This record gives sequence, structure tokens and C-alpha cells, in this order.
Amino acid sequence: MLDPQLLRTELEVTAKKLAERGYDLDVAGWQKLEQARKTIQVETEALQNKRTTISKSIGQAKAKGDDIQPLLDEVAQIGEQLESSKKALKDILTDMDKVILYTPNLADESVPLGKDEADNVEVRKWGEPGTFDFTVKDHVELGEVNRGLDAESAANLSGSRFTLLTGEVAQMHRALAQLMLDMHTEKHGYREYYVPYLVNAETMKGSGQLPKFADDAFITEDERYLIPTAEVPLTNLVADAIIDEADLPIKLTAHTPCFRREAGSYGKDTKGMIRQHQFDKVEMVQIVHPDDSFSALEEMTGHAEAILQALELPYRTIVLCTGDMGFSATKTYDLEVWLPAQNTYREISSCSNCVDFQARRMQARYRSAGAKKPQLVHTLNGSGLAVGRTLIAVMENYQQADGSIKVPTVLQKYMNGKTHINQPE
RNA sequence: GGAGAGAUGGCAGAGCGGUUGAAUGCACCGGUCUUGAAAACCGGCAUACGUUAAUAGCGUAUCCAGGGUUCGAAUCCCUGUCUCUCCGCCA
Repeated sequence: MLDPQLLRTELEVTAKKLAERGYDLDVAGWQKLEQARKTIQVETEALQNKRTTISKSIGQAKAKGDDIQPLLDEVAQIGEQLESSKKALKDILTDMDKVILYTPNLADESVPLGKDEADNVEVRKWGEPGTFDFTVKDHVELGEVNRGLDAESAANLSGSRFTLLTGEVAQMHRALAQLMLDMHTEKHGYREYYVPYLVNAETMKGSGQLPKFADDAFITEDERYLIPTAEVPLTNLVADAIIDEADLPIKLTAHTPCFRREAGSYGKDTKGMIRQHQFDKVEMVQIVHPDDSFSALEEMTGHAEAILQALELPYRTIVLCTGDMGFSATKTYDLEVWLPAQNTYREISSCSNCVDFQARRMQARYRSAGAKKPQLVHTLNGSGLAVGRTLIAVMENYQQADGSIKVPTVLQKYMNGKTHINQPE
């Protein structure tokens, strides 16, 4: 959530910034609420104070054996008044809460203005798309040729947007996750976590998935949510914590399945395993000092890029424009990997700096030696990488004329030294 | 799934209807002493919100969470969550 102070002191400017990212804040409505809040809160607290004072003197009078009846009469009148005042205040605060919990983060100055993905800006490009002297197959065909991808069985078991992997393709999927975790823990300084895949509403609220995006998540009968990304449990690890400044930055990583309803994406990417209800992802999360979050974003994006470079997959890095960014982010880099069958770059990672937006929701703070009060930390998250899409990218970029797939050098040790998948004898 | 016990400040641990945001100890910070350190002694030490120019005052809230009883609740009642012990079951 945004700093409520910002909505009080710089409402106009804030509203303008929100408009840049396509969010229309009801300025007049908010001002009205804020005004009412001020009046009623002051009034309520004054009444509360009055009652406490009298109640205390009742105690004293009783101890001395004085007559307490006049005091009881006095306090009786306050009761009702306080009751209604309290209720009015609660209603207003609920309304204000609603507004503020549904309001996205502000974009950083360095983010390009724009409406949608068409306005995103390419920052850099790495590698050259390979050339093929045969007709390239997409990952669905390659999956069939290699008997490794079975969409029909998955559909029978679960419905659309599920995938079943078998044999060497499943093995490669596992190997990719291993490679990613190893690189992040051994080279990039992250600590590996195994986390719950079901979390409660409070946790989903902390990282910004609730209340606004309830429809995107799967919910269980006992009101737990299947995590849409490991960002949710990892980031919330510092909820309500006061961290020693010396312990920052905290760098966490986990390999988890991710579950998404994909409501509203009907007809999009229906073929293959690009967009699924369930997919694996290795996630990176950083909890950092406010001064360091933008440099941490560059670093983390580099960590995701390092995986693509190790796999020698061509990609480009883009910075999302104001209109295309996610709810909690103040700045986001997407990595897009080259998919020869689609003849285009497709998203494979998203790295965001959320500054204090999630930290404020979670009350995640740090204490520094000098400062009196604990300060909010900054949080970042990034995919490093989406495992399923990485598998697709490897399959398509490393395909051979006969439909077999070369195993990237860096991956071979994770696949018992195999150099090819389904190489004909 | 059955039976019982519990949840208080960074930690340990009192309090069980009145002036208690909460004793005491430890930890931490400042000071006295000391060549320095330790010990001893003195002082300080929660968070959020509101009000405000103010990180000054003042106010409100917070003793797991949410309801209730009461003039007044950390203390009494109800519901929920979590933890622990024993039994059962189980990977």
C-alpha cells in the first residue's frame, strides 16, 4: 500500500502519477472521507479519554469510600455517544482501507510512460537467434516427437491448461530447476527455502495479491490459497519483523509450483505449455535497505539473465512502461527469451522493485543504530526463471533436424551426462 | 480424530476487575568509576495511529485474534487461531 501520508499531503500529484499507470483515483471521494475521518476520529478519541478519566476516578472514589453515584450518572451519558461515534469511525476507516488496499504502487521516475505492452522499452539484447536449415517445430510437436509432453492425458486428468511431462523431457524440466537453484545459492548469494504451497489470506494480502486479485488465485475450502508464486511465502517471511540493519540484504530463493486461475486470459496461448494453471518457477526475493533497492533490482535482473546466458538462450531485457506494470511494483524488468517457432521473444522472467509498498502492508521493518524508529524495508522479487517456459525455450532453440534435442552443456551434469534427448540410434 | 495445558514487552517471567503500557531479571543504550576492560552503581529502553511545523508535547489503541459482560478488562464469559503433552492414525 501507498503511504497514507502521501494521500493526505500530496493528493493531486499522487492521483496524477496513478493516472499514468492507468489507475483512476477518486480524488473528491477520498477528500470527503479524509475530512470526515479527521472530525470523527478526534471526537471519538476525546470521548474515549473522558470516559477513561471518569472511570479512573470511580476507582479512586470507591477506594476512599466516597459516593460514586454522581460519577456513574456522568459516565452513563457518554456511553451511547461513544458507541455511535466509534461505529461511524469504523465505517469510514473501512471505506478508506478499501480504497488504499486497491490502489497500486507509484511508478519510479525512470519508468517510461505508456499505456500497455506496446510501450515497453527494450534495454538490451543478448545472443543471436539461431538459424535452422530445416523447418522448426514448436515445443508441442517436439514434445510429441520425444514422447515427453502429453497434453491429452493432462486434460483428461485435470482439464485445460495443464501439462504432463514424461521421460527425458520431465528429467530436463527437473534438471533446469536444479541448475537455477544451484546458481542462485552458490554464485548469487541466495539462501534456499522450501516453503508451504498453501498460504492464508493475510499472507496473500501482504504481498499484494489480495484483496484486489482474489479471482486470479485458487482457494481451498478452508480458505487457504494456492500460491501463485513463491514470492508470496518468501516475501512474507519478514512480515511483522524488525530486522537488524546489519542483516540486510536478505536474499531468498525457492523452487515451487505456481498456481493461477488465468481468469480473463481465455483464448490466449491455448496451445502448449506457455500459459498453465500450474507451472514451476524458481523465485528470487530480496529484502533490502531502502537506499539499495534500485541497485538490487539491477543485480537481481542480472541473476536471472545469468541463467539464460548459462543456457546460451538468446533474450532481450525490457523495462515495463507505467501502464504494463504489476500492482505492487515501482519498476519492473522483463526478460524475454527467443522462441524460434513463434519467431518472437516471449516473457520468461519478471524482476520488480516494490520499494516499501509490500513492506508497509506486511509491517516489515529494520532498525538502524542511529534512527529512533524502525524503518520500512524495501522488497524485490524476480523469477529466476519460469521453469516450464525455460524448458520450452531449450527444446525449441536446441532442436535438431530429426526432432531430437541437444542438451545445453551446462545442463548435462544434471542429466547424467546426456548430450541429447531422444537421439536416434 | 480423542483428552488435557497454555499464548503477557527483544528474551525469561509476575500480575488474574480499578490510578497497569504493564513488577522483576537478562539483553541493549548512555553515564559515574577505571590507564583500558570487567564488576559495581545511576539513568534510559515497545509499537502503531491521530493531532502538530515537529522524530516536542498531548491523545487513542495494543498483554494471540474477534466478539461480549462492566462505569472500568491483561485480568471474567463466548468463538476462532496457534503452541505444547498424552493416546490414536499416518509419509
